[in-house]
Amino acid sequence: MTSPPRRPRAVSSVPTVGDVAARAGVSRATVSYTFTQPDRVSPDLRRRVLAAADELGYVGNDAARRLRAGHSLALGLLVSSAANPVYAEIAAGAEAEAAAHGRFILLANSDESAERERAYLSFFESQHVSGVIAAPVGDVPAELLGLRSRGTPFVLVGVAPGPHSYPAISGDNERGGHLAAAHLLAQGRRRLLFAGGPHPHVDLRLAGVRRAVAESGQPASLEVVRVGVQTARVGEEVSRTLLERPERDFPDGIVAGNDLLALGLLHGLIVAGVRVPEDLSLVGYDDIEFADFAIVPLTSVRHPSAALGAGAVRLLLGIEDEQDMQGRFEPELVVRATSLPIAGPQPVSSPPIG
Amino acid sequence: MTSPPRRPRAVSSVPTVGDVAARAGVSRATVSYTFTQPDRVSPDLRRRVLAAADELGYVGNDAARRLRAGHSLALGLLVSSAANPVYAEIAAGAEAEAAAHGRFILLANSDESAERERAYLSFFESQHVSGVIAAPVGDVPAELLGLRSRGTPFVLVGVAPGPHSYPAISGDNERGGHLAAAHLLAQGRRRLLFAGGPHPHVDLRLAGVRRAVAESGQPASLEVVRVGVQTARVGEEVSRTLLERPERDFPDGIVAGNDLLALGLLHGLIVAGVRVPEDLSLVGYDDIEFADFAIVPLTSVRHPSAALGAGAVRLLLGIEDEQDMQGRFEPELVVRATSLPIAGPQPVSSPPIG
DNA sequence: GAATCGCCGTGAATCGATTCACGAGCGTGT
DNA sequence: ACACGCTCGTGAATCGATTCACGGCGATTC
Repeated sequence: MTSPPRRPRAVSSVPTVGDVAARAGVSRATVSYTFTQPDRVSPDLRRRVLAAADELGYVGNDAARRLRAGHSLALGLLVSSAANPVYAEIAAGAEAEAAAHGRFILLANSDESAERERAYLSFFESQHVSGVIAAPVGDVPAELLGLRSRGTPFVLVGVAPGPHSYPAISGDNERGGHLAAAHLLAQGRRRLLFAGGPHPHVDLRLAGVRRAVAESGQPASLEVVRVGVQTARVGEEVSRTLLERPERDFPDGIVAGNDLLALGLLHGLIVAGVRVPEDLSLVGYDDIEFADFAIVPLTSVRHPSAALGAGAVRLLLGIEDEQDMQGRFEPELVVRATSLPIAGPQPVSSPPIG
Repeated sequence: MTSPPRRPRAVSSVPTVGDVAARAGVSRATVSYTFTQPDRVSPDLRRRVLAAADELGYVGNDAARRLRAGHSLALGLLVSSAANPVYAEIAAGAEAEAAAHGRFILLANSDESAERERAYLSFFESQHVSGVIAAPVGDVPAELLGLRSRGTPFVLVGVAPGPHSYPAISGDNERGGHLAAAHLLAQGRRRLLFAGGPHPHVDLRLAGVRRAVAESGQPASLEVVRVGVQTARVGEEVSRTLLERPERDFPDGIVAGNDLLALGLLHGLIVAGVRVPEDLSLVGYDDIEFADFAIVPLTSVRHPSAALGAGAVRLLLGIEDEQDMQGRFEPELVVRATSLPIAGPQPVSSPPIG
């Protein structure tokens, strides 16, 4: 029996440990131990407490837990762009893995704005999340470092574990870029163009492309077009500037920094009458779901994004360390129509109608 | 001067109201009022407190605030599928609006799993969010009602404010369905097919389609194909079953429950040699970004998804009520190539095979 | 049978921000 | 000059779960 609340609750009061304890006929401490250290209470009592909690619909109060225990069940996930399906996939992977460990993901979308990025990191801190996963735009924001210095660890996703020495988990972007360019060179393409970046991991893809060109032993050229953000809209703009060129300066193979950019490019080129893949081969990056449904299905390099998200969670929770995951996330080339070797006139596939 | 902490913090201790108060030479209460009721403290002191807070990097502790004040700055957003760009758009709109009011969005993705839906709602409750926005699968989960009965309001998004009498915000799906079907009928299509649902708002789209057919005064037929989830993969499957039909049972106009489904259908049909829009007109729903980049750019019905998300936040925060928003979110038909009127005297009833 | 140990449950202090109730200080009307 | 009212700052209680330190009690051992 609790003293009458000064301000009556909106509808019915939320059950607390006290209520559960009263119903189970034990002390509040016992109820708490039942949830946090089940082994500390006898099986008999444990059952009684759990039953009481269940009957009352006890949900706990993470605020109180955090205030006292200092950490919450939530992990923060900061992505730079919710519009990019890759981040959605990373988020999905992270969420599933977190759920498997009774944790939750706080998803924040900075939309490439440094200011919102700061605001969200500050929010994460005020929430005392037990860790932050960041798939950030460019550099590591200073706030992340501040957060870590105050005790909240973080993991970068999609950024190579380079000289920066921050904990990071990433597919091998350099290798993926190499795959893409080697594929084009093997088809006989010689005037390559890379569109994308600057962006830490996109630049790694570019590095891979460069290496493929250098290793090919062929007299191949490589041109680099930088863009601001890598969206479909920007891709279309790039295609327009390309179309203004004289024919001899036109590339015959393009590697795009990501699929959105590639789709925009593809659309712009096709509309202008460029034949893909006859006139030009195109390889995207990320292998988003829509790559398959493009005007011409898009060849792309795939990373196991969901696995990356899950890996980041495992890293934060200390289930695995960076060593354990070395080389587990290998990129894979998914060949579709935008880069099929030219096989004479393209036949319209015959209808499978019976 | 605080007593020495029993367990020293991980790295450096997080500043609290006490620290700020000491630095500013005021009491803890004054610091708190400075943030929660700025008018209550004199401008002079306010400046001093804010300066002290800034110097210390004070971030506050939402756990403590919540514990005492009973509510947090966060709003919960539960979506059923992060893979659907529509929900990403809703989330983006909600996030921006929330940020404008100093609030934050906790984004949870149930991936159409009722169990995870429950888990997340429970998590929201343990977080004492000040409200929940739900874009759920089918019925309103009982947990949502329980949540409300314990004082946390919710708003449904994308579900019509029908007889259920739950607060909801939604585009006019019935009208959107009507737009789509009327468009097809105006082109002379007479054998219509609707693929999608069952799903509350998809069924409203279907109702609109039905009304358009009824109102047309034409001898048009309408067939309905139900699917489980509305993904591109399922769309392809539907296309396969369609292709097994005899020619005379083949539809000449399709309205899809959403764009993912439409893209899958489109892909399956095109690969099989069906000419779109000559043999068959197709209209999707949602107007996702990729509609424009499809094999044949997809005609679609657009709702202002971001505005819906923003509206839901305004509703929860009590900035506007449902009345204020009546009829503000009108659907719009975006005509692209999958439904262009057939140029020239092409017989509408040509067989689906070239 | 007594001493000891370990199991298991409990009372009470605690985390940090909020907010109530109080009062110091000061200006003003008559 | 006195009382009154207003502004603005403060001490202290409070939210709910966690966890420390303690103790009751049954079992084991000599």
